Formats: sequence, structure tokens, C-alpha cells
Amino acid sequence: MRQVTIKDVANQAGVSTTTVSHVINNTRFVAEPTRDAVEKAMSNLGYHPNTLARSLRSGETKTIGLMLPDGSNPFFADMARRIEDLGFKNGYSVILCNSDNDLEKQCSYIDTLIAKQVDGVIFISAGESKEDLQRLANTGTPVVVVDRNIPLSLADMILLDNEQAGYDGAKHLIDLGHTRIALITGPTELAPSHMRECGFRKALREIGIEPKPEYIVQGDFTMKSGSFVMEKLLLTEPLPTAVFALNDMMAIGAMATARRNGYRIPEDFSFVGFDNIELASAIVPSLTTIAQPVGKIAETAVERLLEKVQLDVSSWENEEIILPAKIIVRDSTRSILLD
Amino acid sequence: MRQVTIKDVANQAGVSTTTVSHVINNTRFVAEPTRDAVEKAMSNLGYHPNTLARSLRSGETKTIGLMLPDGSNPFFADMARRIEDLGFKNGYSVILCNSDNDLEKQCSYIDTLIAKQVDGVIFISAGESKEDLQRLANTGTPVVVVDRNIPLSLADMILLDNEQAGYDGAKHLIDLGHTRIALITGPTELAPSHMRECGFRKALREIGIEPKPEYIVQGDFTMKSGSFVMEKLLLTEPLPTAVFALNDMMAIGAMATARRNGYRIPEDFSFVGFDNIELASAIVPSLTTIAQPVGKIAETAVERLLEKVQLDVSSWENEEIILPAKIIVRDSTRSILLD
DNA sequence: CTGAAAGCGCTTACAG
DNA sequence: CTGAAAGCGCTTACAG
Repeated sequence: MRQVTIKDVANQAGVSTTTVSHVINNTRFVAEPTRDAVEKAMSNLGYHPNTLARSLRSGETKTIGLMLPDGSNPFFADMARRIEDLGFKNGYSVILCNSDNDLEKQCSYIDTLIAKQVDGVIFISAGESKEDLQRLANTGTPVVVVDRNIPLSLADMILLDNEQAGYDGAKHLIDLGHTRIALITGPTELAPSHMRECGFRKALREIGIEPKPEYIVQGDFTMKSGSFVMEKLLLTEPLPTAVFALNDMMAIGAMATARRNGYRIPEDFSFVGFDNIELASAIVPSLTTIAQPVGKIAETAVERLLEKVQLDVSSWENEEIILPAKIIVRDSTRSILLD
Repeated sequence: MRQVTIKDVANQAGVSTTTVSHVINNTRFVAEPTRDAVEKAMSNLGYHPNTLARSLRSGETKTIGLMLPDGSNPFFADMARRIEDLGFKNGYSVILCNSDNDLEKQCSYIDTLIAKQVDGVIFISAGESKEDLQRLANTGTPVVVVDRNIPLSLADMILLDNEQAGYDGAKHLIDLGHTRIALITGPTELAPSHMRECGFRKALREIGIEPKPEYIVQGDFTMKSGSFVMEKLLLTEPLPTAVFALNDMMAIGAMATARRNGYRIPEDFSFVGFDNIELASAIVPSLTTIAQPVGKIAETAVERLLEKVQLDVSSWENEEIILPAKIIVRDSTRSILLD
């Protein structure tokens, strides 16, 4: 089943391949009857253009790479869906790359993306490695980094105001009268987790509290890790009255553990999550959380990337875009001022 | 920033492009010193092969398309991650296509996949349209269809034993003494939902029960729809004592609604879900559900697809592969025999 | 042990 | 209003 090419169409229509190409791309005037003949030949033969050949000539693949640490995390899954959708609307396909937080896999994927000549990549890296970014830069591939901190010389950066977000979460609990507040962080080498923790500490310090070291525990943004570290928190003494988890999945895992151990929420523990994934509003009690503007993040990322794709490398100017978070108060937090 | 090509490498190393190509692909013997020179030139120049050109010659893109109805559904997100991972392990990239259950978007995506010359596609279609499959078949693109019923002449099919699964879910509730059992279906035009419903009805019929029409309500596999139809179920009289939702997301939505209305689970309602997404075990009470063997499904799909990619079109033989489901009993169901 | 050259399916400057 | 031909960056039969 040999592929139908522009040549076959040209033969059948009795014109040159030049003309066929021009009617396909609408790139110069073609007389009505000629155009008709070409169009008829195309549908007759079931012609599909071969983008590979086109890309080889034009240097554009209309494809972008999306690097994700973990596509089964609902926050990233949602991000992926939105980016895919925005790409589609702009005529771009997206190659999905899950690094699974594995630097080697990520590195190998970057090679693939370069080899496949993607027009750009949206990058949420495993760790904060600069090497992969450097390789992308060397080949002149535009990159937008999301949710990670990197030198601005390497790429655009789209970040949440993580410190403020961490501050807001802690402040909400403090306003409800909590002073024994535990924190479940993500991997601390990741800037977002670190910055959120800074904000958290700042809020406590403002009311003269230095958090107990046992109250600060580290997860890895999975539900399982939330469950696991909550077991540890249940062993501390005195128990915290509130737990702030730096993503919703860990919060959900931690809440489940608390309840399995006979505690009620929010009576015994107030819980605050982070991300505002769809589930946060669906569980009972619904989860108070810090909402990330996923839609806005995805939009900005795609917009910035496609702008750079149009532009010449020399005129790129990397920007750092900081988006605000917003606390959504639901039923998992309660005031203990009257207790 | 002109791309470094095989020609530049050949020049620098003082050999022909033929030789360079052969050292890159390890496809014929090259003398040690020659090979060294070539390798040095490659790393000097920072050479990256251009897969586009390679694919144009070889006819292989090492890329597969993955069509999904909705990537924000955790079940599909998990499937996507696994397929992506298996693809990666076999040297294939995957282009992510969310149809968002929109036939036009799906159709347009299929065009893109054909134009991009993907080596194959894994297809979970929106609706049960045969047209898109036909177009793929016309271009000789191998296709494996997952979780949808189609004529076997068009593609391989990987299906759950949906009828048995529906039967098992109902049977579990019957064994616990339930007779007033509600069912939350998916879109009924989708074969899996339909088959599960058949199994459900069969189990009830075996004990001489014809389900009340008000007990059978239709959702669309989203959490929101689960919440929504549960409101309707709470208006029926007498109330059901158990609810079987044909996916976990709808079950979770329905459970939340029940509890918001003051009902306890499993005391007032037993709940059974479907899919066994990660969350099913994390919520409280944990959700009894019908587990789909996602890992096995993904493996089989990728395996079958890559087999066909190697083979000549003429020797393809489409198969229908039926995988068993398994009920996982957790805390959301309870016996009412002693009440 | 290695090279010259054709060709994959397109686009596009150049020409008329 | 349309065409002949070069070229995008590779691979590979053919030749020596």
C-alpha cells in the first residue's frame, strides 16, 4: 500500500507538483478549473499530505514536547489536558513525556524531542537540572519552564507566588486559632516546595512561633507519602491541631490515615491542601486548599511558547511570570478559638 | 543557528556521509580509527540526528498516537502514563490526543496523526464511530482499539469482560442481602457501559428481581454527574440500599452527595464503584470496586500494536482480547442481612 | 574497508 | 497563470 503523494495527484490532475502544493497550501493564485481538477484528484486518490516531508523543508514540525514529572498526579494530568487542548487549537500536536522524576529518562526524552525537531517544549522538570535546558538552548529550541526555578538566561519561567501561597495557608489556620500546625512538604530540593515552606514559617514567626521540627515532615507529592508521614505526625506529642499539606494528594492521603486512626476532621484536625484538584471539592469533608490557576498557567505557557516559536532566536527575551494563588475555604478547617 | 548535519560531521571527520550514517546506526563495519574520528566530530559539533529526514527515508517515525476521550479522568490518565512508559521502553514517543468526547476534534486529530505518519495508534474512541478507523485502515496504519466495541475487521480490540464485571458487582451486593440496588450507568451508547448494565440486570433477574426504572440512572463518567444523579436517587421511594456506579469517579461524586444529605456509608447505603483508581483505596470509607487490569491492558495494547508495526499489512490478523475484571471488597459495602 | 549518488515527499525561489 | 528543478537531512543499494 504505497503512499499517495503529491506526484500522483499532479499526474492525475495533469499539472505540476508545484501547482498541487500551491492549492494545498493556498499559497498562490490557481485558476478555478485547475484548482478543481487538483481537488478532485486529491479526493479520488485519498491523498493525505506527508507532514514529515513538509517539516523537513520548512523546518517547522507543528509539534511541541511536554515534559511532566508524573502524569498520574491529577494536577499534572489536568495541566496536560489543558496544554494539549490549547496546542490543538493552535494547530500543534503534543508529545507527552513523563520523566517519572527520573533524570536519565528525562535526558533521553530531551534527545528524542531534539531529534524529532519539536518546535518548542513546555518543561516541568524532574529536579532542577540545568543540563537538559542547556542542550535544548544549544539547538535553538524555545522552552517555557513551569513550576520550577531556573536561571532566567535559559528559558521563560512561569511560577506561582509560592511563598505568598504558603503564607496564606498558614495564616488561614492561624486566624482560626491554630498554633500547633504541622507541614507536609514535597521534596525540599524543589523550589516550589521550599518557597511554600518559607511562607509557612514566615506566618508562624509573625505570631512568635518557631515550628517544632517534628511537625515538619517530608512527602513526595503522592497520596501514599501523605498517608505515610501522617502516621509519623500521629506519634508526636502534643499532637498538632492542624495539618498543611503542600499538595492535595498528600492531604487526601493524610486525612484518610487520620480517620482510620479514629480522628474526626475537622474536629480533631484541620486540614489544608494545595492545588485545588477536582477531588478537593468532592471528598467529605471538602478540602480547604490553595488553588493554583491551572488554566491561566497553561494558557500563559502555550502563549509564550508559540510567541517564541514565531520569533527569531536572537530576539527572545526570557520573562519570569508570577501568578497569584488563592485560598479556597471549605469544610476541612475549623476555628478552635471557642473550644 | 543552522542545524548541524551529517554532512558537517563527514567534512570534519574527512569521510563520506555514508560512513557517518553507518557509525550512527551501527549498520556496517567501520574501522576503529575512522569510527573514532566520526565520533569525535559528532561530539565536537554537538550533532543531533534529524529524525524527520530519517523517517522520510525509512518510513518509520517511531511515534504512536494515543486517542483518549478524557485525559483528566484518572483511569485514562493512568492508562496514558503506562502506555507512554511502555512506548518509551520500546523506543516510541506518543502523541497525546484528547478527543474530549468530541467527534470533530477526534476526526481532525486522526488527520494529524496520518499526516504525521505515526507508526500506529491506540484508540479509545469518543462514541463508536467507524469512520475514523476506516480512514486509518485506508492508510495502512495499525490500530488497537481499547475499551470500545468495533467490527473486528477494522482493528484489534482489547476489552474487559464487562458483562461479567457488571454481574460480579451486582452479585456482591445481592450476597450482602441487598435487593433495592440502584445503578449509575455511563452513556448507554457506549458498549462497555451497556454490557455492564446487562450483567447487572442478569444478576438481579437470577434472584427474580426486575430493577425499578427509577433506580437506573445515567451519568457521563464524571464525578459531577455522579453527584447530580445521586440527588435524583435520593428522591426515589423506597430508597435503594445500595448503589453501583459504573466508574469510581461517579461513585465518589455520589457518595459525597449522600453524605452531604446526612446519610452514612455504608450504614445507609452500600456503594460499589468501577475501575479501582488509586483514590478508591484512599477515601474513607474506602471504596469497594471492580478493578480493571490497567497494567495488563496497556501492556497488551502496546505489545499488539508494535507487533503489527513490524508486520506487513497483509499478514495482520485482528484479535479480540478479553481481560477479566476482579472485585475488590473494601469498606463501602456492608451486609444488611442482620439488620 | 569506504564512497558516489539516488531518492524519501514535500516547498519555493526563479523563470516565463 | 503555471512549471522545472534544487534542496531539506537522511539511508541504502550498488560499486570498487
